[in-house]
Amino acid sequence: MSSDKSQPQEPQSASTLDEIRAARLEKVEQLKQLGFNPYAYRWESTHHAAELQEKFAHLPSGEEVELEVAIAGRILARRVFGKLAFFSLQDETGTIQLYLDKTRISQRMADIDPDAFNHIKQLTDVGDILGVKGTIKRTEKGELSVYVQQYTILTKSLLPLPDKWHGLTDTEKRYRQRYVDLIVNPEVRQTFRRRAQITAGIRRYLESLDFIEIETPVLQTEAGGADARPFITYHNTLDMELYLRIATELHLKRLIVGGFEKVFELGRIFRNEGISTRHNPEFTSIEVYQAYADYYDMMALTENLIVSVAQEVLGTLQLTYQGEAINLTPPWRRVTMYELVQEQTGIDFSACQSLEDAKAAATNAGIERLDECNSIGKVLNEVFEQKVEDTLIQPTFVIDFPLEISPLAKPHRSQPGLVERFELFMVGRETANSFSELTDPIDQRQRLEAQAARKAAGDLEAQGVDEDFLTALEYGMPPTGGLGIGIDRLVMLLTDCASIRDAIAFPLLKSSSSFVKKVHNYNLATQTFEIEFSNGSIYKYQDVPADLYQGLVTAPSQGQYFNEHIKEKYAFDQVRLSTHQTT
RNA sequence: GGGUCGCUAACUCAACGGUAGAGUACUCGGCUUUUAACCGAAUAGUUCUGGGUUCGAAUCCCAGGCGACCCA
Repeated sequence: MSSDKSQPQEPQSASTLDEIRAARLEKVEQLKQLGFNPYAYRWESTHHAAELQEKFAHLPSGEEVELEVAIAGRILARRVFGKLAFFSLQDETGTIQLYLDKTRISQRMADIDPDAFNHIKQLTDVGDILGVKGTIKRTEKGELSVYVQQYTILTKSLLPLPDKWHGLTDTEKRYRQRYVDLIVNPEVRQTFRRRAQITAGIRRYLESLDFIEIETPVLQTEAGGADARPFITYHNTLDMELYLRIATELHLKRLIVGGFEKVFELGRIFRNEGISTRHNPEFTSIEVYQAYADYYDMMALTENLIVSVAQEVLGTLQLTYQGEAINLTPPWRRVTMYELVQEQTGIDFSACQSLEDAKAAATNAGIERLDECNSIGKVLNEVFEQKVEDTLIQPTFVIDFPLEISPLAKPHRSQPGLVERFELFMVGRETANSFSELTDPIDQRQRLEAQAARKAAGDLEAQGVDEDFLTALEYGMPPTGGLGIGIDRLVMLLTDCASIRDAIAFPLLKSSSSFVKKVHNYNLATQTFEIEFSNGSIYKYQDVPADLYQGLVTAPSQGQYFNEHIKEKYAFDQVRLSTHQTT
């Protein structure tokens, strides 16, 4: 196309993502040619948006204040006129309007850029990060504004933001691209700010009571302290399998043996389990251990800690969770598991003499899945889970659990068959778990060995015997109260999140689909062949009949044929994990 | 693991088996007090993927992927 044939002012479309991005890259180039850096190094602000909104809340419309301010943030909206423009600028605290007047900008920026006003009109987009200096003015229409004298484009944004009115509602995109969610949904920022306040408040509270936080290993040779399937990983140079921790319990107790009297750890736990609105494979817990204390002391601690944090973060103990009023005012109800079960079902478990009696009573009450319950305690727990848990909306300490489901708790001082344990329930969910810790090393060994037997029998959630932990107990552990709180569930409650994924900044999601990319040659002798997937991983499949291989190669849809006839039907080895993985 | 629902333009959503459309955003033009600015014009699609049925599929069927919720 020759230049003399060029048509004047042909409107360029920029509607697809690629075109929008290209148009913005073009602006990046223009900025560079004008001598500006579209990716600046630093900016110094004097104020935040919310601060200014608060400080000048009573400034009358039309009035200007000769206070010079500097502020920075992301452009969220542009309303541009001939010689005047209004931008909405968002920083971490909120938004404020920018009042951009051609005359004033031209005067004040004459030495930097004589055409400054046109450039801010033409070269900025919604999404750019901008720094401005100016004075404060409330416009005639009543909007508090920074009357801009000078601006700097700090970062050019290449990608368009979601609809400013409807925002981003696609749940999947919100989780996968949380940064976009945070930009356009201010209440999401508020949730994570609160989460930070909650964890900081918990630490502050415990530190005020002279607890110290000690970090314990995430990588462990034996995952113990809870009933859960662990994640398995591998250490190359030691050539050994390691487990990601499923609890911090056993190491924190070692510290108590070592002489620390008040310890805790607030950190990440990993459990290789399903995902739901209440479960994320990695989640945050706090475990607290106090020497010379029992579970009554821990009840008091739990109540005081949560009340203190809620008061600090929310400023009230009356809250609403998903439309339901929750009252955190202490004292919270304390009631035994026996009493609650009797209350809901009429069954008096303290009178049950045999497993058969218990099962019969439970079946009568409509309890299902009793087959695997091999003790009265497990039947009791099953009845509790099925009939009681959901009803515990207001904070309730459920106390005195069956021994069979509590391998790390001390026997009840007066109730045979029970342990000194409580769980805190709020909005029908277990939020804390605590006991008078078992300190008798012989009893502990027996219970862990019983667990190990279950594990050997195929129970994937049972823990093994941690010999070193038992050795520690044999040196002698003082009487100790222990407490665990699920931080994510507490955050959900205090931020009114329906799903745990709303309380975790980056919840685990399945990776976008991988599909069969290439089928490699079949080895007739060994009946093996390799399949390469779109994510780069290669699997070697074994003992696959030749006709199935032929079927796969000739199938109209290899992915469908693979899923139908080969996947999960034949043994395979990972030949290469993925192209991104180093070996 | 089972069930229900969803996946269409950058975003939010339409479209009886019959030409894939609207609003917003983007681009261009106009405008010195806007607040989802307004007025005018233009552009924008792997309808999640792969098959099938059909003269014709976003729509019906099969399989799969991802997500949401409920149940286990």
